[in-house]
Amino acid sequence: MGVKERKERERVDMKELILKSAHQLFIDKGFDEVSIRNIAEAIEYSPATIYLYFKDKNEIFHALHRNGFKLLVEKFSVLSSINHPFDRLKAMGRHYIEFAMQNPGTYKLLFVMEEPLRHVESCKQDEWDEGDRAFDILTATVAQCQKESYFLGFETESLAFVIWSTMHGLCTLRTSGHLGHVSVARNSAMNLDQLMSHAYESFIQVLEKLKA
Amino acid sequence: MGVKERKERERVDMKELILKSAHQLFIDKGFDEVSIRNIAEAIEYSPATIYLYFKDKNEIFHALHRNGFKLLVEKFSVLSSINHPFDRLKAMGRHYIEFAMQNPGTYKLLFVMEEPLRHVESCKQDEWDEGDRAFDILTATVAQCQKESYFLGFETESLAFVIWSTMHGLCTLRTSGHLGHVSVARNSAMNLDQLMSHAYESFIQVLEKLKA
DNA sequence: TTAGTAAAATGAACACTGTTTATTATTTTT
DNA sequence: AAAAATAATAAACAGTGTTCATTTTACTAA
Repeated sequence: MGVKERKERERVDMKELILKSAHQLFIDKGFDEVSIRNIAEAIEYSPATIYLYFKDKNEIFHALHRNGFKLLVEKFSVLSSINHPFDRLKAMGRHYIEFAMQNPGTYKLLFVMEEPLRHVESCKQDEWDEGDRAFDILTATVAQCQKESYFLGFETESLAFVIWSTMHGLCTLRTSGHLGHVSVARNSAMNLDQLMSHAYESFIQVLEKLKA
Repeated sequence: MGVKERKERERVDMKELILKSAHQLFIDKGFDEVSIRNIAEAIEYSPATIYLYFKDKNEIFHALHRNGFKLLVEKFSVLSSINHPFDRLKAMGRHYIEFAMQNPGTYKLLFVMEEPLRHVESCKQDEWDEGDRAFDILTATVAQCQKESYFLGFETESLAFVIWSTMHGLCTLRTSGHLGHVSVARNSAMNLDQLMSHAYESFIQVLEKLKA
């Protein structure tokens, strides 16, 4: 009597189909522009069917939120092979920016939108270490840098937060289009991506000067 | 025959009434949660009346966008009395953060939302220096700092962009609530505002170390 | 194989959104 | 006071998220 097992499998498949469609639509049209009816049309089901698999639209958001964080943490955990903490820190920054540039929609979902956060609050401690983990990795790396005479005299957590803020600021100002509207971006010979690279290198240059 | 003048005055008053109500609602409920019907109800007119004074909802956004930028630039222009460029830079940072903390909705409108930007593009050069001006002030201040032996060897524009990014990152991570979800914020004895202050001071500490 | 039951999918509706238009009410001019 | 111009609105349209009664499909038991 493997019918129950098959049904369960079909249920999982359907959820994945919905998530996959939703993800693609989010990438194509942006988050606010995708509706339940759009998703339903994409998978050739009626809108009401979506609600048999997800409680509401937010639950779809949350699922993609989790997937996104998993992706980022994976991207980060690879870096553990880099031994020198400052090298690792630099690589983290590059990977973070790369992630945001390659997945602007997902980045927004993870670090800009406020709704997914509210959901995380409701299921505290349950399955939500993923979110902190990324920041903990950063904090730990900063602490290890301090053991190697970097950032001496700085509060570890504050500095980690500042570093995160800089990366987040660079990414959001770029992807939101605000960078493109300041004069330096219009007048300079550089394009926006070059500007991003230069800015990141300048930031690394700043951090390097903080070695004793 | 002052009737035309009075009508014009009434028109301006009505536009201001709408904007004032919209602004208040935006502050109370957040941008996505305020509808034309809400605004209409608040001023005790029918929804359709709004459209006699503003082309569409975006035009209301744009008006508030302009007002917001004017407010920020005003807040900045006061700083011209501070002679030493590095002191001025520090004051700019404080004022920027203060502005974002006191007007989180307006900050979002100016530096996070993407729609108002698209409008700015369409009326290029017309009345839109205000936007750049804030960044130009920052760039100029950084350049002046470099004349005083700060930030030597750094590309002025890149560094200005990095500084802006850090401030923007601090402000958005704080106001979006993402700061409140990382472990340091939960485990530390500090509250979020103290964390912000510490982070800003750490950043200033970083900049100070860049003096030759 | 067929009758009965459980599950899955849907069409239609509700309350909301931004926006438009034809109609009504008010004000100004003649 | 009548005519013209202006201002305000009610009603509608197409869209949104969401719910629910109904129908279609799939599975089980006789």
